[in-house]
Amino acid sequence: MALIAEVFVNLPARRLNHSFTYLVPDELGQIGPGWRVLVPFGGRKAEGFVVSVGEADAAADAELKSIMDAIDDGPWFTDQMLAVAAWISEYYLCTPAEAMRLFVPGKAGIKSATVYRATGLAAEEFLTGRPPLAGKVYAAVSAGPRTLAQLTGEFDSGAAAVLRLLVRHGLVAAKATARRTARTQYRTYWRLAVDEAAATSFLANLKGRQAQGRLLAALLADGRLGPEDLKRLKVAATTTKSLEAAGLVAAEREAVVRDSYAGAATGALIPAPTEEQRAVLAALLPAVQAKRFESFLLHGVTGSGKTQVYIEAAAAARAAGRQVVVLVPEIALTGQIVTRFKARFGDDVVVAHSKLSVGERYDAWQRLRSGTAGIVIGARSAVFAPVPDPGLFVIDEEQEFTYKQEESPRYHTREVALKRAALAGAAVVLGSATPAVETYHDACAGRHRLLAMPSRVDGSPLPVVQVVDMREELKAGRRSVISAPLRELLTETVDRREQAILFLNRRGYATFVLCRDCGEVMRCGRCAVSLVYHAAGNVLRCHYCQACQPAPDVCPACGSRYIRYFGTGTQKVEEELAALLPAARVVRMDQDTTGGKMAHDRILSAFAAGRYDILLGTQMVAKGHDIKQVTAVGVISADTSLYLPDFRAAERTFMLLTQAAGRAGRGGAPGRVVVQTYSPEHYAVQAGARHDYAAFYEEELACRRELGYPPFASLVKLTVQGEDEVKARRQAEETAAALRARLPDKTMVVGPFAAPIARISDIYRLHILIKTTDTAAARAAFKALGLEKRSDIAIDVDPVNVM
DNA sequence: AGCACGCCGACT
DNA sequence: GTCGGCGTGCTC
Repeated sequence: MALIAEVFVNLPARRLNHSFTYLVPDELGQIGPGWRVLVPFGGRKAEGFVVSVGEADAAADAELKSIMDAIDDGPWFTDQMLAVAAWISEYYLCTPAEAMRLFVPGKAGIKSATVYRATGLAAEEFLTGRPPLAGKVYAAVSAGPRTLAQLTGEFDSGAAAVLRLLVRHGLVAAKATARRTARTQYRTYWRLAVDEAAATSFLANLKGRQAQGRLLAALLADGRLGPEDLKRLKVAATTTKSLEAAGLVAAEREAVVRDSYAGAATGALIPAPTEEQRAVLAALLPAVQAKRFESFLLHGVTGSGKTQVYIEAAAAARAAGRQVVVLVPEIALTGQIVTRFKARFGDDVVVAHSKLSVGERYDAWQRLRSGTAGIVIGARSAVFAPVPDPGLFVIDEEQEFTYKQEESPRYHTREVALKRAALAGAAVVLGSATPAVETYHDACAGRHRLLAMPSRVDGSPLPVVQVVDMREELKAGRRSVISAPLRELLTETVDRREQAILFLNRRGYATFVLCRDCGEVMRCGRCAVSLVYHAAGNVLRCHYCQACQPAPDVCPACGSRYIRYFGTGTQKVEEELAALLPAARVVRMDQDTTGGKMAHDRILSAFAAGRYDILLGTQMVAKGHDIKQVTAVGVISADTSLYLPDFRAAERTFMLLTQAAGRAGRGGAPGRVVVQTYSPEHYAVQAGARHDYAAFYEEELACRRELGYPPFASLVKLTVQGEDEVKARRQAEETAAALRARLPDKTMVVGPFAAPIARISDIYRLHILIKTTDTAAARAAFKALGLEKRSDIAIDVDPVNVM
């Protein structure tokens, strides 16, 4: 009886949500669930994921094709990983292959391509009278095998049509190829294969073969030589080959680990845990040691020493022989966690981040797979690290929205980690100074055990926050974006040779540009947003499609010269600071100044080294790093995030204020914070100023209950997209109507309504929002309507924003 | 995703 | 009449 395998093909087509059946050839009898394989698929080769293997039943299996090869030398997926992928596919409504490829570095283990070569058939007759492009393409293909991409690059897109013609007439043959994208890299070392005496006597009788002589002499001296040594000695491959053939030297292959973090400092002193930390660990460690699933919400103020708790918990998991996954919102901004884990655990730690090359990531994954490394630290994708035996998942700053993947599959890292941990019997630590409202609610409901660390390790008090009512500023005749109290704070700080951080959630110079004669606002031609003026380069830029155009001198609509710039971006604040505090050295950090690879680090370390007095920037300056001399923080406008059309706007604002305030005064000196706002009475601002999470939570929870938002209902956001505005709207309306007809009473279908940014890059976007307490029914309705297979509809389960 | 099949406009 | 446009459907 033949063996057959159920295989999901790793292609990004939404309709491919079922498995395909393949024969397992005898020579691949070892294949089982979790293996990655190469399969023939529609005339080409594709990567496939085996989910099950069994005996073929009596049905006609003559039609089945055979698996061609295995990609790895063992299963890539453990049963738990397969189960998590199945859950993701089910919960977030993506194809199983889409969910499974999350676990694969570089999305796919193979790269397939179709290459074209000339068949050798007489071509002259065919080519006469054809367009010259046909002759050129044929000549190129005759010269050597080419891919379609190469040909269209060499000529133009017309090459595709020509190529099809040539293939149809049998002049050119197409052949499917596949190669592995990443594999273990080896280095070859050479050593003597005979004893020293034999080598010495051979060397004495060499006669002229100088390269061989150099190699043997070096081997007698060093014992073992690597590729660089051979290069230095000018020994070519032919030399080693002939000596190997003569039985004098032997090669050793060693797997290379590509790791740009290798050799980071180790051996730092670990302070003894504080009383609070000990209490938390007393709750945490037994779960880790007992290898049981339990989740903890570690609610600790900024500076309470959460990282040390993570480290101790990780040590316990390692002592229990299990592996650890540490998740951080953004690796570039959380260097300190990496440094401290490296200091404690050395090379047992691998760091995964998006800047790793595919090869580096593959090697990191291999080290985890084989158990040579036990701890992985990374951003959200590291939750898919192929650790065979995870014992602990840490999610630092669990409230961060970056944990939600914003493209399909739209998973939430926290939920994936909880799922993996539940299957593995592992502990989960969710760490935060300002937990997400849902998480805190879950903890209160007993889903997570709540652990609190309310005081700072160094005993320093939380900073004093002054809320400045910008309406009063205006009444007093002050129109600057920097209020009198903030100006005073900055002046004092700089005079005392201390440092300040200024936060503004808007880059660029002016947020919109308006003609005062006709009221025309400069807008992006492809997106429904206004253009932002950037003083650098004197250009207008679209922050959605990145399009850029020179700033006009006269209004393009009416020709008027009265063009005014409104709104405030980081560039404008930078300019105002220069006028207000000419002595202060200001450095700006936003997307525009951090383009380069290590630009973040460069700016931050220059600031930390005291080469600047004021760090001015967007979101990214509010996070993670702690710089000792910073005693003052200014929030230019708390309102930008407060009045976004989103039910999480208040939460976003509160988080921001708390984080920003957390930057001030961590080195012992008391910190001072100024928050500017037009809504000083808003509870998010008030609670943020008092560092009062409980007050914010109670108020916010009441609002959510009132409006039926999470955690009191689940949300699903559908985005209907299309180039044709009318068609897209009709599709959206039909979909909403179909859902209303089908969904139970516990469900509310809102919309369709135009997305807050109704058009991006010429694609119209409409939203439909589903609020439900019966997610299973909602999911069933989506499936019955086939929404998950539609390419014009994006489904976002548990969206982090509804914009 | 690719690639084939299939049914309508502009050229020899 | 052919070539070629890209809409629809399929890939074990």
